[in-house]
Amino acid sequence: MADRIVEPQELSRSCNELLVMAAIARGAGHGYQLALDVEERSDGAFRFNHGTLYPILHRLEERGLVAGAWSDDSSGGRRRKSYALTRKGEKHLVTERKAWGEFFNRFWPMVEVGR
Amino acid sequence: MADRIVEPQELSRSCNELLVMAAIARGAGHGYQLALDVEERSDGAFRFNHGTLYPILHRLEERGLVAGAWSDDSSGGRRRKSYALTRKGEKHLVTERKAWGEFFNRFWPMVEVGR
DNA sequence: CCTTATTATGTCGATGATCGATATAAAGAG
DNA sequence: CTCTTTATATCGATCATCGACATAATAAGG
Repeated sequence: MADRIVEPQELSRSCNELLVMAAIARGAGHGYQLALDVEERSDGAFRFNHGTLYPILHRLEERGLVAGAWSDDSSGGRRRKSYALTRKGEKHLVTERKAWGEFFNRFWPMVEVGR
Repeated sequence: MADRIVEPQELSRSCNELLVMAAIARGAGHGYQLALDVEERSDGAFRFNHGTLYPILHRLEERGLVAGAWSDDSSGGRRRKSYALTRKGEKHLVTERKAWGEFFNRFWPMVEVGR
Protein backbone atom coordinates (compact mmCIF):
# COMPACT_ATOMS: atom_id res chain seq x y z
CA MET A 1 0.00 0.00 0.00
CA ALA A 2 1.27 3.41 -0.96
CA ASP A 3 2.13 5.75 1.90
CA ARG A 4 -0.92 7.88 2.39
CA ILE A 5 -0.49 11.12 4.24
CA VAL A 6 -3.38 12.98 5.84
CA GLU A 7 -3.92 16.15 3.81
CA PRO A 8 -4.01 19.44 5.73
CA GLN A 9 -7.55 20.20 4.57
CA GLU A 10 -8.94 16.96 6.05
CA LEU A 11 -7.18 17.11 9.42
CA SER A 12 -10.24 18.14 11.42
CA ARG A 13 -12.63 15.68 9.83
CA SER A 14 -10.11 12.83 9.95
CA CYS A 15 -9.21 13.56 13.58
CA ASN A 16 -12.83 13.46 14.69
CA GLU A 17 -13.60 10.35 12.69
CA LEU A 18 -10.59 8.52 14.10
CA LEU A 19 -11.48 9.47 17.67
CA VAL A 20 -14.98 8.12 17.08
CA MET A 21 -13.85 4.93 15.38
CA ALA A 22 -11.21 4.20 18.03
CA ALA A 23 -13.85 4.64 20.74
CA ILE A 24 -16.12 2.21 18.93
CA ALA A 25 -13.18 -0.22 18.63
CA ARG A 26 -12.81 -0.03 22.41
CA GLY A 27 -16.44 -1.10 22.64
CA ALA A 28 -17.98 2.24 23.46
CA GLY A 29 -21.38 1.22 22.09
CA HIS A 30 -23.79 4.04 21.31
CA GLY A 31 -23.21 7.69 20.47
CA TYR A 32 -23.82 9.40 23.75
CA GLN A 33 -21.66 6.92 25.69
CA LEU A 34 -18.98 7.23 23.04
CA ALA A 35 -18.75 10.99 23.57
CA LEU A 36 -18.37 10.50 27.33
CA ASP A 37 -15.73 7.84 26.76
CA VAL A 38 -13.63 10.10 24.55
CA GLU A 39 -13.95 13.02 26.94
CA GLU A 40 -12.98 10.92 29.95
CA ARG A 41 -10.11 9.06 28.28
CA SER A 42 -8.58 12.33 27.06
CA ASP A 43 -9.05 14.11 30.42
CA GLY A 44 -11.35 16.59 28.72
CA ALA A 45 -8.92 17.42 25.92
CA PHE A 46 -11.30 16.08 23.28
CA ARG A 47 -15.02 16.76 23.41
CA PHE A 48 -17.84 16.31 20.94
CA ASN A 49 -20.77 18.62 20.45
CA HIS A 50 -23.63 16.28 19.72
CA GLY A 51 -24.43 18.43 16.70
CA THR A 52 -21.06 17.26 15.39
CA LEU A 53 -21.03 13.71 16.71
CA TYR A 54 -24.19 12.35 15.15
CA PRO A 55 -23.46 13.58 11.62
CA ILE A 56 -20.03 11.92 11.95
CA LEU A 57 -21.61 8.61 12.92
CA HIS A 58 -24.07 8.85 10.02
CA ARG A 59 -21.23 9.62 7.64
CA LEU A 60 -19.17 6.66 8.84
CA GLU A 61 -22.18 4.39 8.52
CA GLU A 62 -22.92 5.62 5.01
CA ARG A 63 -19.33 4.87 4.03
CA GLY A 64 -19.61 1.35 5.45
CA LEU A 65 -16.95 1.89 8.11
CA VAL A 66 -19.27 1.31 11.04
CA ALA A 67 -22.52 -0.60 11.39
CA GLY A 68 -25.28 0.82 13.55
CA ALA A 69 -28.05 -1.21 15.15
CA TRP A 70 -31.05 0.10 17.07
CA SER A 71 -31.69 -1.61 20.36
CA ASP A 72 -34.94 -3.51 19.87
CA ASP A 73 -36.36 -2.48 23.20
CA SER A 74 -38.44 -5.41 24.27
CA SER A 75 -36.91 -4.44 27.60
CA GLY A 76 -38.54 -1.02 27.25
CA GLY A 77 -35.20 0.77 27.45
CA ARG A 78 -34.30 4.11 25.96
CA ARG A 79 -33.91 4.13 22.23
CA ARG A 80 -30.22 3.70 21.42
CA LYS A 81 -28.19 3.01 18.35
CA SER A 82 -25.16 0.85 19.02
CA TYR A 83 -22.23 0.91 16.67
CA ALA A 84 -19.55 -1.61 15.75
CA LEU A 85 -16.63 -1.41 13.35
CA THR A 86 -16.96 -3.25 10.07
CA ARG A 87 -13.93 -5.07 8.67
CA LYS A 88 -13.54 -2.18 6.27
CA GLY A 89 -13.65 0.14 9.27
CA GLU A 90 -11.00 -1.82 11.14
CA LYS A 91 -8.63 -1.56 8.19
CA HIS A 92 -9.45 2.10 7.76
CA LEU A 93 -8.63 2.82 11.38
CA VAL A 94 -5.20 1.23 11.04
CA THR A 95 -4.25 2.86 7.72
CA GLU A 96 -5.63 6.25 8.70
CA ARG A 97 -3.72 6.25 11.98
CA LYS A 98 -0.59 5.45 10.00
CA ALA A 99 -1.40 8.33 7.63
CA TRP A 100 -1.52 10.59 10.66
CA GLY A 101 1.96 9.43 11.63
CA GLU A 102 3.18 10.20 8.13
CA PHE A 103 1.59 13.62 8.26
CA PHE A 104 3.16 14.49 11.57
CA ASN A 105 6.61 13.26 10.57
CA ARG A 106 6.43 15.63 7.62
CA PHE A 107 4.77 18.51 9.36
CA TRP A 108 6.87 18.72 12.51
CA PRO A 109 10.24 19.48 10.90
CA MET A 110 8.55 21.93 8.51
CA VAL A 111 7.58 24.22 11.39
CA GLU A 112 10.79 23.90 13.33
CA VAL A 113 11.93 27.16 14.88
CA GLY A 114 15.45 28.57 14.95
CA ARG A 115 17.16 27.46 11.79
CA MET B 1 1.75 30.10 30.10
CA ALA B 2 -1.04 27.57 30.23
CA ASP B 3 -0.66 24.54 28.02
CA ARG B 4 -2.64 25.30 24.93
CA ILE B 5 -3.67 22.39 22.78
CA VAL B 6 -4.69 22.78 19.16
CA GLU B 7 -8.43 22.07 18.98
CA PRO B 8 -9.56 19.48 16.43
CA GLN B 9 -11.75 22.00 14.63
CA GLU B 10 -8.83 24.35 13.95
CA LEU B 11 -6.30 21.75 12.80
CA SER B 12 -6.49 22.59 9.10
CA ARG B 13 -6.36 26.34 9.51
CA SER B 14 -3.60 26.16 12.13
CA CYS B 15 -1.54 23.73 10.04
CA ASN B 16 -1.66 25.98 6.99
CA GLU B 17 -0.93 29.10 8.97
CA LEU B 18 2.06 27.49 10.68
CA LEU B 19 3.47 26.25 7.38
CA VAL B 20 3.20 29.77 5.99
CA MET B 21 4.67 31.46 9.05
CA ALA B 22 7.57 29.01 9.27
CA ALA B 23 8.35 29.63 5.61
CA ILE B 24 8.38 33.36 6.24
CA ALA B 25 10.64 32.80 9.25
CA ARG B 26 13.05 31.01 6.91
CA GLY B 27 13.07 34.17 4.79
CA ALA B 28 10.82 33.00 2.00
CA GLY B 29 9.80 36.55 1.09
CA HIS B 30 6.67 36.90 -1.01
CA GLY B 31 3.66 34.66 -1.41
CA TYR B 32 4.39 32.86 -4.63
CA GLN B 33 7.95 32.05 -3.60
CA LEU B 34 6.70 30.93 -0.22
CA ALA B 35 4.42 28.36 -1.82
CA LEU B 36 7.30 26.97 -3.89
CA ASP B 37 9.52 26.86 -0.80
CA VAL B 38 6.97 24.84 1.20
CA GLU B 39 6.36 22.48 -1.69
CA GLU B 40 10.07 21.89 -2.28
CA ARG B 41 11.02 21.56 1.39
CA SER B 42 8.28 18.98 1.97
CA ASP B 43 9.06 17.02 -1.21
CA GLY B 44 5.60 17.84 -2.51
CA ALA B 45 3.80 16.64 0.62
CA PHE B 46 2.43 20.13 1.31
CA ARG B 47 1.10 22.35 -1.44
CA PHE B 48 -0.91 25.56 -1.47
CA ASN B 49 -3.62 26.49 -3.88
CA HIS B 50 -3.12 30.17 -4.41
CA GLY B 51 -6.83 30.62 -3.71
CA THR B 52 -6.00 29.39 -0.23
CA LEU B 53 -2.58 30.96 0.24
CA TYR B 54 -3.40 34.63 -0.30
CA PRO B 55 -6.38 34.70 2.07
CA ILE B 56 -4.15 33.09 4.71
CA LEU B 57 -1.52 35.80 4.28
CA HIS B 58 -4.18 38.51 4.50
CA ARG B 59 -5.58 36.92 7.64
CA LEU B 60 -2.16 36.73 9.29
CA GLU B 61 -1.46 40.34 8.39
CA GLU B 62 -4.82 41.47 9.77
CA ARG B 63 -4.03 39.69 13.04
CA GLY B 64 -0.66 41.42 13.21
CA LEU B 65 1.35 38.20 12.99
CA VAL B 66 3.09 39.10 9.75
CA ALA B 67 3.88 42.42 8.11
CA GLY B 68 3.60 42.79 4.35
CA ALA B 69 5.41 45.36 2.25
CA TRP B 70 4.95 46.00 -1.46
CA SER B 71 8.13 46.28 -3.44
CA ASP B 72 8.28 49.90 -4.55
CA ASP B 73 9.35 49.04 -8.08
CA SER B 74 11.65 51.88 -9.07
CA SER B 75 13.51 48.99 -10.67
CA GLY B 76 10.39 48.23 -12.73
CA GLY B 77 10.16 44.72 -11.35
CA ARG B 78 7.01 42.65 -11.00
CA ARG B 79 4.70 43.76 -8.22
CA ARG B 80 5.39 41.69 -5.14
CA LYS B 81 4.40 41.79 -1.53
CA SER B 82 7.15 40.61 0.81
CA TYR B 83 6.30 39.35 4.25
CA ALA B 84 8.18 39.26 7.54
CA LEU B 85 7.20 37.95 10.96
CA THR B 86 6.32 40.50 13.60
CA ARG B 87 7.49 39.92 17.18
CA LYS B 88 3.95 38.82 17.93
CA GLY B 89 4.19 36.42 15.01
CA GLU B 90 7.48 34.97 16.23
CA LYS B 91 5.96 34.23 19.61
CA HIS B 92 2.84 32.83 18.01
CA LEU B 93 4.89 30.44 15.88
CA VAL B 94 6.66 29.06 18.93
CA THR B 95 3.58 28.66 21.13
CA GLU B 96 1.45 27.30 18.32
CA ARG B 97 4.03 24.69 17.40
CA LYS B 98 4.11 23.66 21.04
CA ALA B 99 0.31 23.44 21.01
CA TRP B 100 0.61 21.06 18.08
CA GLY B 101 2.97 18.89 20.12
CA GLU B 102 0.44 18.86 22.95
CA PHE B 103 -2.33 17.95 20.54
CA PHE B 104 -0.41 15.06 19.06
CA ASN B 105 0.70 13.70 22.44
CA ARG B 106 -2.96 13.54 23.38
CA PHE B 107 -4.32 12.37 20.07
CA TRP B 108 -1.89 9.57 19.25
CA PRO B 109 -2.64 7.30 22.24
CA MET B 110 -6.37 7.95 21.80
CA VAL B 111 -6.38 6.23 18.42
CA GLU B 112 -4.07 3.39 19.34
CA VAL B 113 -5.12 0.08 17.87
CA GLY B 114 -5.23 -3.26 19.61
CA ARG B 115 -6.02 -2.54 23.22
C1' DC C 1 7.82 41.08 -33.44
C1' DC C 2 4.50 38.06 -31.80
C1' DT C 3 2.81 34.40 -29.12
C1' DT C 4 3.05 31.57 -25.20
C1' DA C 5 4.60 30.27 -20.62
C1' DT C 6 5.88 31.79 -16.21
C1' DT C 7 5.74 34.83 -12.35
C1' DA C 8 2.68 37.17 -9.18
C1' DT C 9 -1.45 38.59 -6.72
C1' DG C 10 -6.18 38.63 -6.17
C1' DT C 11 -11.43 37.55 -5.91
C1' DC C 12 -15.52 34.65 -6.18
C1' DG C 13 -19.05 30.93 -5.91
C1' DA C 14 -19.56 26.21 -4.44
C1' DT C 15 -18.61 22.84 -1.15
C1' DG C 16 -18.36 20.85 3.24
C1' DA C 17 -17.65 20.47 8.29
C1' DT C 18 -18.27 22.37 12.75
C1' DC C 19 -21.06 25.04 16.17
C1' DG C 20 -24.76 26.24 19.02
C1' DA C 21 -29.60 26.19 19.31
C1' DT C 22 -33.71 23.84 19.04
C1' DA C 23 -36.65 19.67 19.12
C1' DT C 24 -38.27 15.32 20.92
C1' DA C 25 -38.80 11.77 24.23
C1' DA C 26 -38.08 8.43 27.86
C1' DA C 27 -36.21 7.40 32.44
C1' DG C 28 -34.65 8.56 37.06
C1' DA C 29 -34.44 11.81 41.07
C1' DG C 30 -36.53 14.54 44.46
C1' DC D 1 -45.39 15.74 39.53
C1' DT D 2 -41.61 18.36 38.06
C1' DC D 3 -36.76 18.69 36.85
C1' DT D 4 -32.55 16.69 35.39
C1' DT D 5 -30.20 13.35 32.80
C1' DT D 6 -29.89 10.22 29.01
C1' DA D 7 -30.30 9.79 24.01
C1' DT D 8 -30.76 10.96 19.19
C1' DA D 9 -31.54 14.19 15.54
C1' DT D 10 -31.91 18.38 12.59
C1' DC D 11 -31.07 23.15 11.18
C1' DG D 12 -29.17 27.79 10.14
C1' DA D 13 -25.00 30.39 10.64
C1' DT D 14 -20.25 30.50 10.20
C1' DC D 15 -15.85 29.77 8.24
C1' DA D 16 -12.00 27.74 5.53
C1' DT D 17 -10.73 25.36 1.54
C1' DC D 18 -11.11 24.46 -3.52
C1' DG D 19 -11.00 25.31 -8.28
C1' DA D 20 -12.02 28.70 -11.60
C1' DC D 21 -11.58 33.12 -13.31
C1' DA D 22 -9.27 37.68 -13.69
C1' DT D 23 -5.36 40.71 -14.32
C1' DA D 24 -0.81 42.03 -15.55
C1' DA D 25 4.12 42.05 -16.34
C1' DT D 26 8.21 39.60 -17.79
C1' DA D 27 10.85 35.86 -19.96
C1' DA D 28 11.31 32.57 -23.66
C1' DG D 29 10.83 30.75 -28.28
C1' DG D 30 10.11 30.99 -33.00
